[in-house]
Amino acid sequence: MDQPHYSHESAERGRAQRGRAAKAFEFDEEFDRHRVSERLLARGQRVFSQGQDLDCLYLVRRGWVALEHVLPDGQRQIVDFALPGAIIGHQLDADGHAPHSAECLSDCWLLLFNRSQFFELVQSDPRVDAAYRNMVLDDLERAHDQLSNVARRSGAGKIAHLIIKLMDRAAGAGGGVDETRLPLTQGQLAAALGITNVYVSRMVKSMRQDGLIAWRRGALEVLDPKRLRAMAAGA
Amino acid sequence: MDQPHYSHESAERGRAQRGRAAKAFEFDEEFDRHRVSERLLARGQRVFSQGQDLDCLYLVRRGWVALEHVLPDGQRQIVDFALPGAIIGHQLDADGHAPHSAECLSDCWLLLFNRSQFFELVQSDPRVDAAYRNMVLDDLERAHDQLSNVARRSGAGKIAHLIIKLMDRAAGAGGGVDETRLPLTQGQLAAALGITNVYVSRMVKSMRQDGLIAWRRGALEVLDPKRLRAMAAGA
DNA sequence: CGCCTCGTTGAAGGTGGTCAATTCGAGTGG
DNA sequence: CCACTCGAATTGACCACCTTCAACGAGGCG
Repeated sequence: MDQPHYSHESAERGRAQRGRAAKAFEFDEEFDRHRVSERLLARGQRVFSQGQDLDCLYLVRRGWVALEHVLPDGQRQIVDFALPGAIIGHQLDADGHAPHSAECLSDCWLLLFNRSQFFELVQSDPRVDAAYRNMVLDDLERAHDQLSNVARRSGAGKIAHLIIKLMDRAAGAGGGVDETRLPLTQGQLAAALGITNVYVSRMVKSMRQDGLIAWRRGALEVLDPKRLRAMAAGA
Repeated sequence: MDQPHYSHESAERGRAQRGRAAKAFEFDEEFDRHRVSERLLARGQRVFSQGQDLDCLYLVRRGWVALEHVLPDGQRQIVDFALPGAIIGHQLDADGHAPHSAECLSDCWLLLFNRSQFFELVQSDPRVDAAYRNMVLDDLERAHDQLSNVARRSGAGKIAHLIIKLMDRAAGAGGGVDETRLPLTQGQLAAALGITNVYVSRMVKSMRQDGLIAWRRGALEVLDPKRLRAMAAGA
C-alpha cells in the first residue's frame, strides 16, 4: 500500500485535539476494500463537474487533482489541490450538487466509493470517522492559509508561498508524487492565485533568473527551497 | 433556547450527504449541559489569541466573532466570521496551537467546553458527531467561497458579495442577530477582503450614493439587498 | 505541415495602494 | 453644556502593481 494519510491513533488524540497527524494509518488497505470500483484518468480529464449530482466520492491513490470553482460571471478559481490520500467529491453545495469541478493535473488513479455507504462507514467506524474529520479540518486550515496568501501577499510572494505549500504536501503524500517537480502549468498557478497568466509568466521569469525555480518538461521544478521559503515569508 | 443550527436528522442524510441543513436541531439545550462555564465579552475583546494553547473551545450563543490570522510579516487577515451556533477554537495548527485569534465584533455570550470532553462527546454521540462534521463542512464551503471572492472580484464586488453572505447567514443565525445591521467597521471589511481601509471607504461612498447601503451608529446597514446581490454577481 | 496549447514579450492604462491631512462621532471629564 | 480625546471614516495627490490587448515563439500531436 502507498502511504496512508490521516491518523486517528486514539480518538481523543486526533488532528483536532492536538497537532497534525503524526502517524499515518487511516484510509488504508482495510478501508479500500469498501470501494465499488476504480478509475484511471489521464492528465487533463475531468473527475466530476460543478453542479453535477455526486452519488460517488473518490479517494485519490495516485496523481494530482485540481478543484476548480466557476463564478457566476464565468471566471475560474482553483480552490484546492488534492494529492494522494485525499477524498474528493464529498462536499455538496446548498442544492446537493458538486460545488466545484475536479480535473486531473497528472495521470491519476482513483478509488470510487458509494456516497451513502461511505457515510455509513464513517458513522460506524470511529477510526474512519476520525480520519475523515481530520482530513476535512486539514482542508479547512489550507483554505484559510490560501485565503490569507491570496488576500495579503504580492504577486511573487503568492507564487512562492503556494509552491512551498505544495512542495511540503507532496513530500508527505506518497502515491508516486515527486516533491520537487510539481505538475502545474503557469495558467493553473494563475487560476489558484487570482492573478493573470501573463503576470505569472513575468514573475516566474525573474524567479528563474534568481535560480529559485525552473520550468522543465511541462512541470515546475523547485531549485532553491530555502530562498523560496524566505521569499514567501516576505524577504 | 435560541435557534440551534446544525441538523443531523438521520446520520445518513446530514449536510455532507445532501444539501444544507434543513431542520435545525443540534448543539441544543441537551448539548449545552456539557459546558464547563460561560463568558460574557464586550465588543473588541479577545476570546483567544493566535499561538495560544487551547484546552477549551467555545460555542457562540449570542453575538459576532471575527477569526483573524496574522501572517509572518505582521499583516492581518480575517479568515472567517462566527455567528450564534458556531463552535470556535476547535481548530489547531501543526504545533497544536490556535491558528488564529478570535475577537468579538459585538457583545458576546459564549459557552465553554473542555476540549477533550467535547471530542469524547463527538465520538460517543452520533448526533453531535454529525452536527460537528456538518459545521466544519459549512466552514470549508465558506472558506472556498471567500477565497473565490477575494481572488476574482473587483473591489466593489468583493464588498457586495461579503455583505450579502453575512446578511444571509445572519438571517438564519438566531442569537439576537439583526439581519440588516452588521456590526462591522470598514476596517474589518478591509481586513476580511484583503484591500485597504482607504479603498473600502471610497467604494462604500459610492455604494451609499447609489442607495445600496448606509453606515449608522457604527454598523453597516443594508438598504437594497436586491441590487446588492446583482452587484455581487457582476452587474 | 497545420493546429493547438502553453509560454513570452511589449506597450499602455486602470484598479487599487500609499501617505498624509482632516473631519466626524462617541465617550469622558471638566 | 462644552472641551478634550481617541478611533473610525473621509478626502486628495501621487504612483505602482498588475491587467489588458496583441503579437509571437516553442513544443506536442494529428
